[in-house]
Amino acid sequence: MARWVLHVDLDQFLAAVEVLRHPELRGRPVVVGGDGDPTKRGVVSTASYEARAHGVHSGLPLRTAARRCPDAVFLPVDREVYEAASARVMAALREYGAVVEVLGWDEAFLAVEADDPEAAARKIRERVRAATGLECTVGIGENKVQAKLATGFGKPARVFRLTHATWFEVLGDRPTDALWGIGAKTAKRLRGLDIATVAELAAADPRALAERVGPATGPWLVRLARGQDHSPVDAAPYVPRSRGRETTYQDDLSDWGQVRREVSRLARRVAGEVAADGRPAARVVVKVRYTPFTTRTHGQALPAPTTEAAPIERAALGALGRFTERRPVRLLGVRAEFAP
DNA sequence: TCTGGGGTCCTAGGACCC
DNA sequence: TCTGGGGTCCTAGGACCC
Repeated sequence: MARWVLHVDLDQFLAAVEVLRHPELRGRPVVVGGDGDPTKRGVVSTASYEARAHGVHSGLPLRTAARRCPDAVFLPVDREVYEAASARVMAALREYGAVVEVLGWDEAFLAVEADDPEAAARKIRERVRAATGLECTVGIGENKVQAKLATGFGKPARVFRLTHATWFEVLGDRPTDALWGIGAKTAKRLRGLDIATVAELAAADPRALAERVGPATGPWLVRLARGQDHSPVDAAPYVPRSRGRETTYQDDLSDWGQVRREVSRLARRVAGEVAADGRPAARVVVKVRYTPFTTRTHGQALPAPTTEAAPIERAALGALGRFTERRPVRLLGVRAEFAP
């Protein structure tokens, strides 16, 4: 039996969970994002396929979504409900008996032994549907990168296989940002180096690229474009390296006294979560996004790693003290980094 | 039509030390 | 008065992903 990696990705996850508990929404454009009020600051977390047909997609401002699709049903993000649905999905996947690596609410890698990976993938789709009522797409690959990319070609609700044998036939002529980990900025930078497609990136010299984009990133980009990936499917539970809270204000803050009070409030909230985690924080970072959209961060190490609120709040205010600009603020954030 | 909130990882430059 | 070379740590920012 051969070893395969399967990538399982729920279809329109947040919108699908909402349709499950509000069956009358089935077939309608559904947009989940922010607090559900499309006149406020916020973006789309997930749009149903009916809403996507009107040009609504993840990351789109809610106000734009409302204009493109006035008939859509707008719903607030309900984390607890999605976490519970996600837990049911992951439990169903683990029952299959494979090693399961959870990637987020709606994604996981599975390491499976199979002669017929398509049959395995179909069985997994059936199990997820039976256990949760949710549809998913399954990508099949010889490694995680291949499986993850394959899923995109199987959307929605199908199975797609991508291997070394078919990699360049499927992806070779596509732009580099078709790859997992390359976004618009890196794709543009690569175009400046005369590298526009996956095949061109795969043919690049890793050492030459290292000098241009960094010692780790350069060789990694070339391996990625060749579909090479030796990282194992890892079932170890996720251990966060940091924990933070941030807020975008509906109205910009102009009063620095209010900024200080808000940073204190966020810091105490983060400290409460750090205490609940029971792991000491070593450093606190404050983020300020000024209008229109300029973002700055400053950090301060704690005198000693701690789970206590008072020193975490003091460090946050200390970091805030290093901001000298006093322009209006649209977002504040506080993040605690755990001791390594 | 302005652009969320939760994160991770890498890079570059300066500090510091031997 | 001028001035090595290497290593490590810290910090801010960038890029990306879900």
